[in-house]
Amino acid sequence: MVNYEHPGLDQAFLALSDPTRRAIVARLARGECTVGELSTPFPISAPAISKHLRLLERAGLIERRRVGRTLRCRLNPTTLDTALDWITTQRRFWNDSFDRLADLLAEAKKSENP
Amino acid sequence: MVNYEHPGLDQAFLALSDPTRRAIVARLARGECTVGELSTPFPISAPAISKHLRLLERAGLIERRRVGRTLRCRLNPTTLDTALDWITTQRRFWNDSFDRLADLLAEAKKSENP
DNA sequence: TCTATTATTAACCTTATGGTTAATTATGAA
DNA sequence: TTCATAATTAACCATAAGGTTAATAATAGA
Repeated sequence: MVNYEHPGLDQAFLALSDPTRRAIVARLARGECTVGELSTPFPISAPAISKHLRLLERAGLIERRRVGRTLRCRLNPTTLDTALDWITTQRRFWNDSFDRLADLLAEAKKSENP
Repeated sequence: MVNYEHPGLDQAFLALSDPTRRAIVARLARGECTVGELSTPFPISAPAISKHLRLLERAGLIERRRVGRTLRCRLNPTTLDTALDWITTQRRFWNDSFDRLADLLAEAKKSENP
């Protein structure tokens, strides 16, 4: 039984599973901004946003720093890349798999002699 | 306030946030197999695995079909691609963002006149 | 110092996740 | 028909997510 744990991925994917948090990530991918600016588009309370930001920060997807009396947020692309890499790897295995190759060959043969 | 909902992505990312489910996806990316074969490596009960499979199926990441008295599972790469696309898009925005460009230019200038 | 602004923490509620054991369904084989 | 195998559903429990309102902290500015 191999070790298949990866808490970083757990948190990253969990963070991306909520529409509000994905919208926040999308906003920050277009440039950093304050918590207040992030909150504006959403119909939920400020504490709700604050919780989302805490979860995103815990997941390593964003960083917050105080500037005067505002908190400025920025995306940390590293964690996004970690998630990207995992999916890409699995996707590649799927394409390379012998099973799939066999299926494709069968398909090719069928379209040759229909 | 734009529509930022995407239930498909919610379910896909949620499904990928659990280590057992990621291990199942990774296994199926290497070729289809039965529920029993999937269960073997894990230290949890059969019903627990069954629940994970239900969640993965609901998310559109896998498909199950009966063959004799076994259930064979296979990966559905489409949903994986949907998740991949979302992350890739955000990643691209981040790279292209004006803020980042300004930062990079500042960096370049600094290394020119240190 | 007093006040307004920005954002968080505290306390609470509801729902879903992830696990368990026991019971049930579906199929194959004797 | 009866028995064994493969896997699920049922019933239950603990924990965490996602939301609320009320209270608190930190800073800027009059």
